[in-house]
Amino acid sequence: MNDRREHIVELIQKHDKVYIADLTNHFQVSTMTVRRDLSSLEKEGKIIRIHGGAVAAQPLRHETAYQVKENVNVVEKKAIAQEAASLIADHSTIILDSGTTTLELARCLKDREGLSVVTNDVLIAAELVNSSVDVIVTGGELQHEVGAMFGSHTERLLQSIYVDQCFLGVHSVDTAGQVRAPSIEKAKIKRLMIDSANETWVLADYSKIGHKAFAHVCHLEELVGIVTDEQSHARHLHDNMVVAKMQEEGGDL
Amino acid sequence: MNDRREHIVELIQKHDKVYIADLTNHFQVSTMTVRRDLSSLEKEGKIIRIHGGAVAAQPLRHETAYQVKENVNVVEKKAIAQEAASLIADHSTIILDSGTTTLELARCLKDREGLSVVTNDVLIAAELVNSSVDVIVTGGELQHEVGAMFGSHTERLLQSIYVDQCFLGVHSVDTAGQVRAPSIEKAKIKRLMIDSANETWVLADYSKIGHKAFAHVCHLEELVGIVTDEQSHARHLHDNMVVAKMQEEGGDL
DNA sequence: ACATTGTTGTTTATTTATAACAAAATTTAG
DNA sequence: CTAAATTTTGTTATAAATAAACAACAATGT
Repeated sequence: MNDRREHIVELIQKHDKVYIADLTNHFQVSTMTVRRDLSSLEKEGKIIRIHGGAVAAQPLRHETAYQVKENVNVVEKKAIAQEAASLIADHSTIILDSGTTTLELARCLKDREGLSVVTNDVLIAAELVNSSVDVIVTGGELQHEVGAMFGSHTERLLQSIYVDQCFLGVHSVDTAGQVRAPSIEKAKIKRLMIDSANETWVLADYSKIGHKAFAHVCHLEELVGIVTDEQSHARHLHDNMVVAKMQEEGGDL
Repeated sequence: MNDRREHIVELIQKHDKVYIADLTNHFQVSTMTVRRDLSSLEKEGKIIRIHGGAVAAQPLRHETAYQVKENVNVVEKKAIAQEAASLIADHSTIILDSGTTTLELARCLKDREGLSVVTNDVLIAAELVNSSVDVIVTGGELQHEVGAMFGSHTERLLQSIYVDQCFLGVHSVDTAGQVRAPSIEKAKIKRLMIDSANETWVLADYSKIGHKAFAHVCHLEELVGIVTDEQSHARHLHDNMVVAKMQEEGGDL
């Protein structure tokens, strides 16, 4: 029993939050036993109980990058995803880059007929398992928390294919129209995706515009366009960008 | 509005069941609007409302293979998974074959230190995104509903690696100890996994024992052992099988 | 005999559903 | 082409349904 309670504390410190249902599965005990463990541990001040589970008493570790990202600008991401979905024809083949905005796009495509999707994101692949879409997974090493795959294996598959369209999730588009990624490795993958597609679109909500991430991927002029939300117009968008806006009254920039 | 309602009916017929939360996201409307749509469609007899969503009025399509599989013998699968987890050392490298039992095993391994997992199942990979485990995804074409990857790409990766242990999910182990799979393609993948591992274990609950699926994979004697539940003893297990039982009082068969 | 766990029934918290009204959007009539 | 009328939608408050928490007791194992 003490082993289990120590283990519970460890689990909470690792994940910041645990659910009772998960703990009953993990230890194969009843909910009542878990509740008693949590009550006891809360009395000791080691954890704090919440409805359905418990959280760490001292949240030492900050939230993971991905957990933050997934819940930021959700409305904008959904709107961008819907706009991007309208650019995709049935019976075509596309690349979906790893990312939260492209994940939203995948959700919009679940019921499409005859669509083939190549992706380097296991969360996108998992989302499309129960769909009418054909999926090809690049494979490779899995990046923790994000779900992206990278490495030589990923690169080799990308080099062996050619698709109609590519949709990139990016970390920054700076004021000069440079598309940038947080690592050389990621930039390389994105570059390969661009080279394997007839046309490439960038998906980026306003929070990505104007920042300058580490590694250069390409210039917007090399691509067909960017799908973004109207708030981006308040920022410093270079003139000769091709921009597909979501709001119909706006038109190109 | 009528477009949306027709679309809702289509979605329900495709997925057998939809949730209001999903519909509000999909159409970007309020819950109230969705509720009114569902009420109206129920009055027309096209759907049947349930708490939190709606189901098809005439459930023409049977449940998908995977949805059935995932909810069958859950207790046995969890127990088998826990037993299998105890066979795995920290800081080792293993292959996890696609399957519901191996998915349970993956859940048991989330907090292991220094473990590396190679898998051909996107659901396993997605499960391990937020874990301490290093994951290598084989890549390849994705099989609908199951989440397994196959094809030349998968095979090439498996041929390029070597691991400590391999855990196979199988469709049948017949009375002669033949391990079998539902397709030649799948059998080929499993065979490659066996060849890429120092030792291979089969995970199979009692419902798999005694049946005879389509394609031959290997004989149990070629492997290190099988992890199963005690109900299997009631069935026709061949004598010279190596069996790791879950119940300690049992021992080898 | 004691500590631990699971089961049952009961209370509390949360989520989902409904109803009534106000704000847009659309249609129709003048 | 405007203005009333109708339809559709979103918001708020309230009610119903579900899930979670708790308490008391029985069962299990040490």
